[in-house]
Amino acid sequence: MNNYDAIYAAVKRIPAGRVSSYGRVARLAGLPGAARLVGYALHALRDQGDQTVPWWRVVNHTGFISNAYEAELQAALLEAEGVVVSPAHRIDLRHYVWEGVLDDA
DNA sequence: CAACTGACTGCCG
DNA sequence: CCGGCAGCCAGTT
Repeated sequence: MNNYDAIYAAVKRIPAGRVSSYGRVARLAGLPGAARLVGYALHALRDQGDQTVPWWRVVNHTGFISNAYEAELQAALLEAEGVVVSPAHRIDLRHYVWEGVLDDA
């Protein structure tokens, strides 16, 4: 089990219609402070063509889509799940952020 | 092996 | 929230 797997596992826990931040995912994955690594891991998914990880539910801590490659696609996928994305690719975290397992119940 | 870079974040103002 | 600065991990040069 390397760090990437832990990150992917954490991302898979994010419920549809919700979002989480890189830092939060890193923490859930047991890698506090490795926010950049999360972005790096998700970037790798692109090349690997892995469709099992909901990477589009991950945005930065301000609710902005920092995806440098498929920002438009990410915004579209989120809206498809019911998440409101502003024209500037921004999301209201107060309403959509997934705090963790406690947030499910 | 050192330096650079990137889908980031917290602290200060 | 915006801008600047340092810390963070892994892969490249």
